[in-house]
Amino acid sequence: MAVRIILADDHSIMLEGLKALFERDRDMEVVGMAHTGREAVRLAEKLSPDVVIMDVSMPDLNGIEATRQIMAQDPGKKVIALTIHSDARYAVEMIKAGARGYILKQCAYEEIRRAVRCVVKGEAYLSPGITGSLLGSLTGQAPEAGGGAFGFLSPREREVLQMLAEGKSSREMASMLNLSIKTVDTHKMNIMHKLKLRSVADLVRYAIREGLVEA
Amino acid sequence: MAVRIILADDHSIMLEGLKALFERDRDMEVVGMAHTGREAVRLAEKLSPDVVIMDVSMPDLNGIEATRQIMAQDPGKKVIALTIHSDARYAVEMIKAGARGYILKQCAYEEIRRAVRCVVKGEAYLSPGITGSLLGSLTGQAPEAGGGAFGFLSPREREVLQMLAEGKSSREMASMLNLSIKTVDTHKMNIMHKLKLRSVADLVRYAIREGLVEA
DNA sequence: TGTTATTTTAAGTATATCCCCGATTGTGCC
DNA sequence: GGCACAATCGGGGATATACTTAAAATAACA
Repeated sequence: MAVRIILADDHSIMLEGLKALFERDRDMEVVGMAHTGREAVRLAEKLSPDVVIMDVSMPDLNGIEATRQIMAQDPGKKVIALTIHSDARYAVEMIKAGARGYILKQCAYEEIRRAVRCVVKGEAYLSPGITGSLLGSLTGQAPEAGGGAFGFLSPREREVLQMLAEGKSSREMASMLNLSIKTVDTHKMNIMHKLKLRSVADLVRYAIREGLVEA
Repeated sequence: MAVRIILADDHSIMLEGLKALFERDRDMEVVGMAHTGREAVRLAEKLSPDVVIMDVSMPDLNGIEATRQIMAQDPGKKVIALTIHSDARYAVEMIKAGARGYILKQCAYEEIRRAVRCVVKGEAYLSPGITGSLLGSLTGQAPEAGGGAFGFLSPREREVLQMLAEGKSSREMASMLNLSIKTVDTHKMNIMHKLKLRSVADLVRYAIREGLVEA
């Protein structure tokens, strides 16, 4: 019997497109579609699907909360997150909420099928793109999954990162912090290594996401 | 003969889903798909499609710039923006760049077909959701807001700014744009002078504020 | 048509940064 | 004491950036 699937995404185009793709497969069947997390929870209750493919950001009730509620009503249902967020934080929250899969929309349809097959067999499936940063954020710091700049970076490093993102040069930072340029440089290097980022631009965007500075 | 269509979106799922939907229609044919604006421009040149359906935010070269370049190569091609941004600013820029349609991803597939039919007939198509805020932003204010990255910077400069803010190095940009590193460097310098900004970090924050890239 | 402005292109040079290496000091912890 | 880590500096070579200058190619416009 075909795997019964519910799709949840606030973009109709996405729902229709995914449905059209699933219709090519005999062993998977889309039995319901939801535009909001709340609708997804309601449909999951009513239709008892095998798998729910869930966007993270949705109006009314986001994918994380919706997943939590669906797991509460029946832990046997499998939820796969399908989202544009490659940010590890979303993945962590989604998995804590009970999701058994996490895929990025950048990925091909083939990957969704693979994920669906995995979760119905009881296995988990993580998008290759997310696995690295997820493991990094877990192994790097176990206790507080918060992940972000806090806990990961030392106070001094956060200080340097913030000033860097504010546009200060190494020389300015060194002068303001009464440090050698070399020291500032070392901090910058360590930050990049810890965060696995390669450019100043990446650092700035990271700092903005973490709320260290404003855009 | 069927309308020849090129799809451009950085999410593969979206591309595949849309293609699956279009395959149901006899009178529309997807002849090419692109993951970046640059790829879209290249494909449009090579395949001479009737219509390009273009996402606004894409890596490498955003939909607005890509539209501008496609219109420059052949004003007869019709570009339809398909995006999640209901923000009137994006719509305005997209239309100024030469787009003849603007649809939100919240809309149903049926609406895309309608938009495609409209633009091939030479008409324009605006998503109902966007028309209101668009008119509001036009009547309410600003003959030429001038403020933003659009108007101050040249197309090439915006292109460089986006890639810079995405974390690409001068060498990468030079290679992707088939330019000397020195040229890329000069553009960067001119951008800084025009915007009166002193550091890469400032440029990145500016690009984020202007919606050229995401944090 | 000719003249001006802008854009795009690029080289030269001095300075800054990146990224490897190593080193010292202090602090908390088992 | 031994261990891990934070914070502090330095050397040195490859790379990148800041800044100036300037030649083509386009666009704008009188």
